[in-house]
Amino acid sequence: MIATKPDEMGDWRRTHYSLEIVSKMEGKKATVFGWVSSVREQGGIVFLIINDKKGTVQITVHKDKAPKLVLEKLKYLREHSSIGVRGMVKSMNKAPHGAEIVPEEIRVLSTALRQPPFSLFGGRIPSIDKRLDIRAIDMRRPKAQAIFKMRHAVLTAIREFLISRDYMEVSTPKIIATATEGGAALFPLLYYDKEAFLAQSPQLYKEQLIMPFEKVFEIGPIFRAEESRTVRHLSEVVSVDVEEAFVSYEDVMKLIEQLIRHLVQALYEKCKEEMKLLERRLTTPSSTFECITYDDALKILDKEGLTVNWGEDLSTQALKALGGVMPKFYFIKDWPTSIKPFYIKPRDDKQDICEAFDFMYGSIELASGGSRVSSKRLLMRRLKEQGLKPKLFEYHLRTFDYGMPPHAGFGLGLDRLMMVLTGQENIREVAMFPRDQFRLTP
RNA sequence: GCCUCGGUGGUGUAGCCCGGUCUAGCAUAGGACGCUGUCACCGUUCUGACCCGGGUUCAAAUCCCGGCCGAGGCGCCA
Repeated sequence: MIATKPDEMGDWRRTHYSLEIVSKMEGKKATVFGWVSSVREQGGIVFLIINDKKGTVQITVHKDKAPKLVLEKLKYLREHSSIGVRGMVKSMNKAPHGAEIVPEEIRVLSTALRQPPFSLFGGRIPSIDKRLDIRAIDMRRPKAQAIFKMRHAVLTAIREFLISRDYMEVSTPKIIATATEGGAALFPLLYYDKEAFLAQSPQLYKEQLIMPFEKVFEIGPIFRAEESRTVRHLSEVVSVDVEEAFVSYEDVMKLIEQLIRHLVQALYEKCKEEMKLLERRLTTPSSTFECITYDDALKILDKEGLTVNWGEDLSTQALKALGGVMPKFYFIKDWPTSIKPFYIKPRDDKQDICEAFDFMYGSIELASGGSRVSSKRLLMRRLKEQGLKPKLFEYHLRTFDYGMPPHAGFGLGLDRLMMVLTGQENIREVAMFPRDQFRLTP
């Protein structure tokens, strides 16, 4: 294909989106813009499919009737060229949506110079790695479109849900000073002349924010420098964090149940087509999710022939076994205090168990949360027990001198949730520009 | 980080174990031609590939070594 000088858009502006070209418009003029997704020549008749944000529309050119200039332009068209078409709408039951455009003029705004490493329709798609190299084009595939439309719908629905229940959306710093919050590895960076880190969680900030605002949430990125080479880890993910005063972990678990139900319902309302395309059938979860304790989990695993010593975290293998028994949404609560972070509240009656929960879907951990420690003295003790230095948390601990109420919250991994809701096995499919140990571009 | 597996046209793959039959097969994409209702159109035809470097051998896509790149599992993941 020889590159030609593109046409100017000039004073053309879109009058209709593809899906607005319907048989009722018969005889009316329309200008559409979009990308060529297929050119089919059938003797003296040429069918173009143009797709735009909303869908596709067929352009039909009869070689014997079309203006010469239109026929000229056809030569330069191929998949992915971006074009504008102005013409008459014709009702036609043989056309994909019952109508088509018979062009009077075509403006080829940009021709596709190279073959993309995949086809928009059908065929086997290349590995995620190859597609990521040209991700913006890859996301034009109908399935990728469906995934990200669903992601958008979920984000919208999360905000709707939380805002309608009086939670305030907040933003906390992503550049932080201390790397001493605990185990997960942080990305260091140069902050003027000092060392700083990218935040791995808004945890401490959101806890502080319940003092002025009581019920807060944040949807934002978190960064983890773990060398995790799996299909469910990224170095940068979006976390949905919620924190609330005067509640316990049981209340927060109920909130998650309602939130998830709301999200599934929202998807059925707004994303029917997308879910159909992805062949994702979600049953609306019942109003109460199954809830087992850590001890129950150990018993179930024992029955499955897997021994986990009390106090040990659940390995990947253990989670997979558990996921086999419990394939849907469920909670695991009442974890050993020693394997949960310092800010999780130990039970009053049994100090070695804490009011923590993990929210699961099969073997995948979607969220974790719990009741928080609100006593400064206890928090300092817990810090020390976990080998952390209270001094480095001075700015945080200070808040606890001024009437820190009981509070609870959770952090939900949006990307993992989207894996579940869209039925993807690789987390990279649900992130537009995923970051992992080996990928920093695009 | 550890372990395992892989790298063949633009893309997806066959061939590799058991070296010669490979002038590398198929599908799709791309070019040309034909076709007036296609819709992943169809038909004919053409173009296009063995990751890089070294070694073994009469002979390497195939076996060996090193490199680069990738995939999966495990570990890590307050």
